[in-house]
Amino acid sequence: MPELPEIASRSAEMNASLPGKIIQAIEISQPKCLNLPVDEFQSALMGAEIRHVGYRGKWIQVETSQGWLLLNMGMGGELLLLDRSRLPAKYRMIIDFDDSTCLSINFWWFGYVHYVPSDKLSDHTMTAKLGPNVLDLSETEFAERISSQKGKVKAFMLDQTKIAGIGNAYIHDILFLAGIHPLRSLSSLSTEEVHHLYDGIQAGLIPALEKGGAFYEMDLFGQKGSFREEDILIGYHEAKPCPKCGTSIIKIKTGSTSSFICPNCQPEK
DNA sequence: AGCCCTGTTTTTAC
DNA sequence: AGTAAAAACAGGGC
Repeated sequence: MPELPEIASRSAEMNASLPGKIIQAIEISQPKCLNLPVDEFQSALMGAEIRHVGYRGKWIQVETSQGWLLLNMGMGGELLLLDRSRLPAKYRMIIDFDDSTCLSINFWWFGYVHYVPSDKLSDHTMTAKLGPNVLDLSETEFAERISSQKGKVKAFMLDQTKIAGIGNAYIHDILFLAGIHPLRSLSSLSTEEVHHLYDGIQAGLIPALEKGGAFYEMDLFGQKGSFREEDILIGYHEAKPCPKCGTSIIKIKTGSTSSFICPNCQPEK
């Protein structure tokens, strides 16, 4: 559930279900995802009561009576609230609560589960240096941030310290909606193009957010997100016709990531 | 069966 | 500053 639509959905679901629960035990099968030794991590959260769940960019922030539990799901995975007797086949960590339910945390590649004391959240660099949540940014603020930067459009949009929440899945449709090539330089963007880019972000993220995230991720109760493959405009649709002009979508390399674009609607220069 | 390639993240080092 | 490599792996193609 790497990007904002999934993270925001999961965060909301967790905030509706977890507050009031008390952590009774923590089982860790992947110590490398922690920022502390296993025993320190466990004792820090043992007996903690969940207070509130929010998010920042791609990080889920769980506030407890004894500090913060910070989750980054890496390249995808599941956060499941279920009965202790019905554990999934795979998990990196199980957090048991006092009511026989538990939170199962799994990610299939690169993820973090960090603990930070209540008053030390600003010392957690990985979240402290994140930019504002992309959907909380006004168009004026967005335009100001762009004008003070140089570099490529895609690199900027994916840089979590600039704006937080967009990843290499939703970016394809966002840039398509804006009609902007990923390798355009920021300095070459007209005022109007910046406006299109801002609108593209809203149009590219909000539908997925409203549908609880993408089909390839599951919600807190194991249900798939309802933002479907057919709801994606051009992302991963290599060789299929562009929904606007019919030109074949192509896949190109943009630095270390791939991009899907309509070469007609998103000219490079 | 087994090898190779790719990839929804993030940080670090050239 | 841009770029590549690394680090908890799984699924698809050949």
